[in-house]
Amino acid sequence: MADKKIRVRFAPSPTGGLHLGGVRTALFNYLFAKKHGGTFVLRIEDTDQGRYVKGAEEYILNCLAWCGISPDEGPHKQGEFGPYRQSERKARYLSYAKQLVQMGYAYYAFDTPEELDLMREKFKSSTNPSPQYNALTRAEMKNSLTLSEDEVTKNIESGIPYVIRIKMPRAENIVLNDMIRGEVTFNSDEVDDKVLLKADGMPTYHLAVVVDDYEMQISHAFRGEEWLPSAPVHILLWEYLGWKNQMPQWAHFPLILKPDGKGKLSKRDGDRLGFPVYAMDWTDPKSGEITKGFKEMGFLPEAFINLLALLGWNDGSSQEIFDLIELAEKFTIDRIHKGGAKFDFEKAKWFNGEWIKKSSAVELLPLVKKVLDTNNINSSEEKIGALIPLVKDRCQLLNDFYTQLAYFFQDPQEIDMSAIKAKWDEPKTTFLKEWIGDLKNISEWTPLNVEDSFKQAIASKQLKAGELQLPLRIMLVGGKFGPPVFEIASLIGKESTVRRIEHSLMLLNSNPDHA
RNA sequence: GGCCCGUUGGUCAAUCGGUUAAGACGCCUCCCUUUCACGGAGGAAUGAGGGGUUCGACUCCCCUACGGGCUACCA
Repeated sequence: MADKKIRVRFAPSPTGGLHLGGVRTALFNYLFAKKHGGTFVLRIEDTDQGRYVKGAEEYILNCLAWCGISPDEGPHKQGEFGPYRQSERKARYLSYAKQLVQMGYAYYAFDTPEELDLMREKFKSSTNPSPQYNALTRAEMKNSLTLSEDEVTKNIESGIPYVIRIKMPRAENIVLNDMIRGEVTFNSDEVDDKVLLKADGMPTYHLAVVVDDYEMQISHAFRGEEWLPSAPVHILLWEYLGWKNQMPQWAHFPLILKPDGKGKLSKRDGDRLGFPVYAMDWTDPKSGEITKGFKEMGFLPEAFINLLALLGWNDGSSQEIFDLIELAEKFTIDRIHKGGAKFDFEKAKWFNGEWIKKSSAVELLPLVKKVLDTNNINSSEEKIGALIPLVKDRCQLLNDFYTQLAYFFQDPQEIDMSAIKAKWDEPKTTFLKEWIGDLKNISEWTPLNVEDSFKQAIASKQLKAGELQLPLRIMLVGGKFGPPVFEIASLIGKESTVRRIEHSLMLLNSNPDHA
């Protein structure tokens, strides 16, 4: 390849939420563009009127922005190659399709869906369960190859719906040179006469992708492996349209698979297994149903792109934590795997935990504040900022900050009483009651003073610190977690400390358990 | 069924003909910690099977098995 300007594109269909695999395709495109000083284009493939979903385009843009991989060109940011929505480029496809017909590489077909079904039924056999519209069958169908010229023009003029199909050649080898898979050879006999232009005048993916990649001067076309089987159609089209020398280099990315069973990861799997598959929350405009996204699940965008990048790619070292800048430096297509990767949510959470640990309190502050706000805990940024370093190593998801921080702001709503009762007896109640008296006399309420008071009090009794320290923690926090107890006591203040202990003693008393 | 792609521990994976086959997640044990994490030290666990090629195969070739994708006027 001559030193052609690097231009890549991410070309989603606005049909719903943005899937993990979609984000990864976008990410790899973005990284490749950044690495080579190229341009990252967003093209909206909205050629299927039936599946078009309002709001999906804006949502996709939001997801990419959240990930930090916003496109350089796209419907939101016009460049010189627009429009970037295929629905707005409709006229071009028709003219190219007609050109192909004129050159004998394509033809009109007037078959109704019913007739198509009939054909498939007729040619169906045990050895061929899904017959194709191809060299073998097209002779029996209603198309410009079987009809007279007069009939064809009459049909078209009288408004009979038609499609334009590619006329696949007989017995020709079509070689794809894939940057990841090397040479892949297809035989033209195995590919059917794909529809290029639909009856509604919209192109199918096959026509649109080559026309747009050509017109937008795409240098490298990256997409998921599911497109591999139709690559020969696209290669032929590049050739038939006379653009062979400008054809982009291809790479087909491996699929992201279900964690358990088989097959590619779908939204359903997330629902079933309890993890997100979309980048951000997606609200179906028709049903109003909300599908959880990684963002709302408490993922940091840095962690999200990090884990996605490492799903099917690595730099050859054992490094796993990368930021966007570093990824762009190190990314190469030839280090992308050939095989699909099963998605592992546990590892995904680990990535997020690493990024939370890596982030400073200042960086985390707005995010943590939001988590607390949505849980009706309102506090000053100063206080939250001071608390974050205490608990961030205990959080894997941003939402964990709620559990880890709530008891600093309010008395625990649930107290693990069974853990307290397990080894409880009267002397302990007595001790705590007396100690509360001591606490009230502490003039300087610091972690050290509280701890000293506790140790002194306990030394005068026949009790061991360990036997009381855990129950004390549970009384203050609600459960067996969190930073050192006396630090917590100090932070929540004398009043709250005393009140929480008294509350638990009351619960112990009102519900005696002598078992 | 056909075509195409793939196959290293449970999962993500390094290796690009010669290693005791890295590392990470998860799991287990221990240390640190009178909580939970973090951190630290260990452990169990891997080349789908069969043929070749080679002095030597995880690595190259073939077959089989298995997995996946596609087989729409969806992308």
